[in-house]
Amino acid sequence: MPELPEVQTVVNQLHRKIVGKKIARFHSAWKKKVLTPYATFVRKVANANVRGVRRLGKHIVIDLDNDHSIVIHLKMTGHLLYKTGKNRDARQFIEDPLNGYIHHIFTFHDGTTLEFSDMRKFGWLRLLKTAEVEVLKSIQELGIDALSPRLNATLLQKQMARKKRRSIGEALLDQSLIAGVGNIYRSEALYRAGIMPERRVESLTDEEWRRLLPALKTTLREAVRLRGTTDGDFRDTDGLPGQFQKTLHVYGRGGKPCQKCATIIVRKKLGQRSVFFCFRCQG
DNA sequence: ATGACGTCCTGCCTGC
DNA sequence: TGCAGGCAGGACGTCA
Repeated sequence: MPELPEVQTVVNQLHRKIVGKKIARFHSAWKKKVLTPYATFVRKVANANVRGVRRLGKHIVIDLDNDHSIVIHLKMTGHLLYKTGKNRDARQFIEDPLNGYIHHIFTFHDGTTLEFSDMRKFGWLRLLKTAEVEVLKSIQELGIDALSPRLNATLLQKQMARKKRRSIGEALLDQSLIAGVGNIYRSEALYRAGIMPERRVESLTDEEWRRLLPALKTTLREAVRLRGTTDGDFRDTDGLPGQFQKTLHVYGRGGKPCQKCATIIVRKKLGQRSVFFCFRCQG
């Protein structure tokens, strides 16, 4: 499921591929998830040029030259594919069954396309005035970005302390505290920091906050470098899976031995979501 | 205010 | 073997 590293991967690639391109048209086969009135969306994106692509939390923002921006959230199974005359017949596009779930297509004047695939149809897109992007509730309420250079151990602790009675595992998923972390990377970061997900925020020591910050940032940076985690669904804009799943220590490894101490990795419900940890390494 | 749960959606896994 | 039911999951909405 796309979290910060997967969204950053898509943004990095789109920045190289579509900035400067002119949109010819847009079509959706699942208009329900086009959260702006459809006719307006279609009319406003047509003939607009792409000025930039950026990430806000887990949102993708495509800025146009007509003072409007397309905001996209991939949710769990969404991914964006960029197809050209050259790569349109590439194996990953032709053979991947997930390409049977393309619901929204932008076509550029040069004939290339940006295609939004989403098996579970949770993802959405909308059009806003660029100046109003930051006012969108899910963006306005974002906490500091997990990879912001301004985020240090003290600030991490301070942000988390806003929900001090919650568990650290739950607090890490709260986008209003720290933006960008999802279910995969919270488990991985806590494992690397040697902290149990169930620990209350208020119980963490200064020493633990100082371990958690680099654990979190290093995990996210390495995942960006490896173009994210593909746990089934995620694809980059070339239709290729990420590589970070090969380096996961705990996520998705419930019942398997810890790579450090061989203790069986536990999978447990925390709040509503599954969290993975090693009793010994995170004790 | 906070927390618990329902909602969206569909492939996959489990159990009978 | 087949089919029904449950589960997963990001973030918002609703209810207590």
